[in-house]
Amino acid sequence: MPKQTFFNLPDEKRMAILDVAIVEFAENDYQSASISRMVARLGIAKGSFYQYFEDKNDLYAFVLDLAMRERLTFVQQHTIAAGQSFFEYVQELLEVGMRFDLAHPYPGRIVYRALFGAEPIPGESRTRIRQSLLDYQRQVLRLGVEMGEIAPDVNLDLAAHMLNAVAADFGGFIAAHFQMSPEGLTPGDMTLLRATFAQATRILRYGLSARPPANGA
Amino acid sequence: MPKQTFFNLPDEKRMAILDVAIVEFAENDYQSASISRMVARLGIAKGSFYQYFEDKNDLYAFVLDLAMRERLTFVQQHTIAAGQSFFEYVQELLEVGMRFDLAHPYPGRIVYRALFGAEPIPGESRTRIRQSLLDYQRQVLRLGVEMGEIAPDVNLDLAAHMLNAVAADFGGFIAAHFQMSPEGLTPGDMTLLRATFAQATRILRYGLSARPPANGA
DNA sequence: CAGTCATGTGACTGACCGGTCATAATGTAT
DNA sequence: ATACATTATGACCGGTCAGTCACATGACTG
Repeated sequence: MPKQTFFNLPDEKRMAILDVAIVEFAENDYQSASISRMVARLGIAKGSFYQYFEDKNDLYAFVLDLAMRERLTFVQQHTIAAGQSFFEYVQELLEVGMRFDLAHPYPGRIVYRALFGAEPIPGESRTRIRQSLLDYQRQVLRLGVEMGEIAPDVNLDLAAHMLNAVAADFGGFIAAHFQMSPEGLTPGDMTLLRATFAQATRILRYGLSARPPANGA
Repeated sequence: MPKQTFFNLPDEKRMAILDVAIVEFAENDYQSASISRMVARLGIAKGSFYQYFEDKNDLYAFVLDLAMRERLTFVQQHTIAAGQSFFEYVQELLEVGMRFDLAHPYPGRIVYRALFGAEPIPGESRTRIRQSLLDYQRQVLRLGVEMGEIAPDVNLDLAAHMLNAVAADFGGFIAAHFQMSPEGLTPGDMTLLRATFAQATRILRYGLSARPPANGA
């Protein structure tokens, strides 16, 4: 946790620090993110940084949790609409996730990095956000089962993983690899992306097979 | 490309250098991988390194290509067996990929890192191996279409991405995140993993849906 | 032997890192 | 004005880094 001093800061300065930190941890992995660079960009003294935070990890854990909460809250606002089928809902969730990553590329990248990065991250941050994401996905999938749209014999943990992988491909992946700014997207791009989501959801729903599924397990 | 000097080295020494480099680039991303650490581990002078390689990236690109080639060759050896259905074959490819990553965790991790890492990698290395992987996956999926087991209206590029995501979850992901050594796997573990592959393949094939797919597009 | 060329060496450079600390500035309550 | 607590500062520490270079070693020539 950041020190009290940090929370005593005027809002503007506190925000400025977080903004810079978010960019720094989005563009560099934990190891390579540089406190020296951040304080230089902020125009504050190195020592001031250590008035606000215990150490590098203190800031990182705070920023990562913030980014994860932002993203999850944004997505969770979208609940299923009346008359909507479960898989239409899933498609919408994928879209919403991607919209977040396009509109807020930095938080998106931080989360993506923490989820899929191979570098060690000190502390429990990675475990924590992984857990919260899987919890949410399992909850969504349970809804699909309750609605009778997901076969009851599907392993939900596995399905959550696969959903995760697909979502990462379309959300975090785009934010992390394309240097796409949300403004740079033409309406045509959006239509194209939406069509792709529809196809992906269809595959998730019915699979790649040319034939109907066998009944039962 | 490494300098001629490197290729003039006695086989044993050349191998030793590659072995150390593979571990270094598997355990650290490009930025954090350290030449100083490698030469220390090898017991050679820093200067010698620069007799063999232009710079850090020269070695990295070489090692990454090597790892990718190894993995792809290993997987490609497995062609479809007579009487085998396409999706059985896909399941087997997933398994084979995972077996490679378990038996050779370091090359597996390097490839995974290059494919999914968010850090910049100098040069074209990343683009190159991504391309070669997608090419292979598209080729496999085309086989599925030819065999009439994949619906002809499925977008193969998208399917390749999804296959990729799933494979990464089970291959690179395991190698990258578990500190699992191949010896540490009990026969029970292998059975469990195989069952998971079967479930994942079933989802890829028939989807999550409780109902048969609609006909046509 | 001397001459030449490929190979090996490690001290060194300049840069950057995370983190510390003595000191200075600022605010605040009396 | 004085005393006290909080906050701000940047030089500094030990460490690591990629990359260089003047020089040493060795191997093969004549």
